[in-house]
Amino acid sequence: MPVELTPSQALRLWHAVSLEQVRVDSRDLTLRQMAILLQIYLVPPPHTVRGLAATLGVTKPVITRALDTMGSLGLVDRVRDERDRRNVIIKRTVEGALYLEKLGDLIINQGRKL
Amino acid sequence: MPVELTPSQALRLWHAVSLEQVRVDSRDLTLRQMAILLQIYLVPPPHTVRGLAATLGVTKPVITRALDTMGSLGLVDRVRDERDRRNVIIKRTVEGALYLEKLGDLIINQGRKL
DNA sequence: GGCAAAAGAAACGCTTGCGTAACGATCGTC
DNA sequence: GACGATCGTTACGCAAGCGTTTCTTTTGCC
Repeated sequence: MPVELTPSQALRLWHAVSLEQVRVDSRDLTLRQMAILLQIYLVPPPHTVRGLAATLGVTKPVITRALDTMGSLGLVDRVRDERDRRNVIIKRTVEGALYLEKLGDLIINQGRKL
Repeated sequence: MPVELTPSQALRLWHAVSLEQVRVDSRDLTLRQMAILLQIYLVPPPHTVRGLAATLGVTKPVITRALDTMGSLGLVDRVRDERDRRNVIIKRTVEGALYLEKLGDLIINQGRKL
């Protein structure tokens, strides 16, 4: 079920959503952090630092720092993998789900307005 | 011509675009910077620091700093307003237009894949 | 038991961003 | 020509991000 957008619509959608998200929420995530957050919530677990680093094409410390920041914002959580204690499993949180739910609503509503 | 998206489609679109943009381009703009950039390119000029600050609901130094950064990336340019020399007019650049054109293509292509 | 490999975190020096407050330049008006 | 208002920038102290390198813990294999 593809979504067909004109060039103008595509950018206007991005514009409207970015603008409204900035106005509504003071948490100013970088594009990288946003990509990590969405990856965690939209792709089936488990998620590890190493896996996310590979998926995004960035180094591991980038992921560790992003998780530090988003963790302190309550958007994600970290748990040691008990089966292999070298790994850390990144967990979703209620607040993170809520954050993305609001973002989804924003995208839908701004899409309708185009 | 509204764009109707399901909640799943909306977030998957955001996910795919963010992820691909991170992989393709090392310039990691914040959501604020992205909103500023799109505002400049999609809304008719003139654009001033004061106007952008009001539109985004942030302070003026936030705009100044974002323009510093995006200016050094070549995405925007600044020119003194000769009619009222207190003002600064923010100008578009070829590189900025190219950046957004690529972003638009990305959105369109990822939308089609949904 | 010993040891290389792997995962994630921490350390380092640096850059960028923040909010608040102060500043210099310019304007309009008196 | 003086003066309050406006515009954008700069300064300040601090938090967060970067890439690279190093460290700690744990694993798997001999």
